[in-house]
Amino acid sequence: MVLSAVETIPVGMVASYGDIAEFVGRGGPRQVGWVMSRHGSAVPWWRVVHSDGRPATCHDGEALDKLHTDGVPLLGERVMMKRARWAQIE
DNA sequence: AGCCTGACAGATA
DNA sequence: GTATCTGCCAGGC
Repeated sequence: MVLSAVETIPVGMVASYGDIAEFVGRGGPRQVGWVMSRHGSAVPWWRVVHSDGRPATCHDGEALDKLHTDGVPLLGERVMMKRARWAQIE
């Protein structure tokens, strides 16, 4: 389940919508965002970012604060996906 | 069934 | 670096 995957993201790391979709194994980034729009309140949505490393569309400021609190390496307004990406690219 | 919308991603200019 | 187009899946009308 998408929500389960998001909850699985360890503190100090983030995952892109595409990563979640891949982890779930079905649907696509759109479905992930679709689910988040309805149940995002129940999961650490701030750990879910775009492929660029920018926080979720509506909560950029909040997300950055929470991200930094979690110990996620930030680079200005963006997350350093190179180091903070969950299921890091091998 | 078809069309529009949505917390997206990748390619191209 | 940014802006725009297309492809993706699911839901509502």
